[in-house]
Amino acid sequence: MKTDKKARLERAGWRVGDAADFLGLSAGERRFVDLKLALATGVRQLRERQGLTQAALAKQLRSSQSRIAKMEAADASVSLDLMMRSLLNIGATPRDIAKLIRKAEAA
Amino acid sequence: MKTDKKARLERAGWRVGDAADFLGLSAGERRFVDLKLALATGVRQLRERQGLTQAALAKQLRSSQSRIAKMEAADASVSLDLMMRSLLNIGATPRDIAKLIRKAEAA
DNA sequence: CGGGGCTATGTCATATTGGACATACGCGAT
DNA sequence: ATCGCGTATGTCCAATATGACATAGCCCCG
Repeated sequence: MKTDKKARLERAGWRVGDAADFLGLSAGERRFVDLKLALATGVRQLRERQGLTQAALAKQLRSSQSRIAKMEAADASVSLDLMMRSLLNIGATPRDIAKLIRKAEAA
Repeated sequence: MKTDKKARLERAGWRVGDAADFLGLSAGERRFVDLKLALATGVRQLRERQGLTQAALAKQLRSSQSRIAKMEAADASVSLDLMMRSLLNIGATPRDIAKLIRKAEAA
C-alpha cells in the first residue's frame, strides 16, 4: 500500500496495518475501506459534475455540509448506507455504482 | 412491483408506496431497498454455497445468528455496512458485489 | 410422538452513526 | 490584508444499528 494512501486513510480515522491484522477479519476490512474510498470518490465526482457545492448537496439530501465533507473523505464515521443513498439520490444508477465498486478491485 | 415482493418488503419493515412518494427521495430509496435485497440474496447464496449455517457464519463475523437471519431477509434494521462486510468476509470480491448490484437494475 | 439442528422474529441495553453547529483552512478577487 | 465562498475537522446529543438473548417455527430422523 502506498504511504500517501495509508496516511490518507489514517487521517480518515482508520487504523491501517495494526493489531487487527492477525484476526480473520482484516482482509475483508481492507477491502471494505477500499470500497468506501471508491464510493467516496464517486460521490465527489458526481457532485462536481453537477456543479453542486457540498452545502447544496447537503440540502438536497437533507443532510449537512460537514457530513458530505466527511463522506467524500471516506471518514470512518460515515456509513455505506449514507454513501449509497447519496449516490442514488444524486442520480447514480446501480450500474454506475457497480462500476465504482469494480474500481476497488485493484486495492 | 409484484405483490408478493411488496408483502415481503413490508414484513421486513419497509413502507412501500406510502407518503414518501411525493418526496424527492423516494426514487433513490426504492433503488436502495432493491440493492439491499440483491445483496441479501448474495449473502445467503454465498453462505449456502460454503455449507455454513447462519450460526457458523455469525461466529466467523463475530455477530449473532439473529443478525444474519435479518440480514438475509433484508430487514430494515440491518445496514449495508454489515452486508458488505459479510460479503467481503465470506469471500466475495468487489467484482462479485458489482455483479450483485447490477442485478438490482431491473427493480 | 419427541428431540435436535437450523432459521425466523421480537426485544433490549449498548455502540455507532446522524445532523447540526462552530470554527478553521485555502484561495482567488478586490 | 480582508472579504467571500467553499471545504475540512471536531464536538455535541438524538437517532439508528448492533449483538445477545429468548423463543417460536420447521423439517427430518428416530
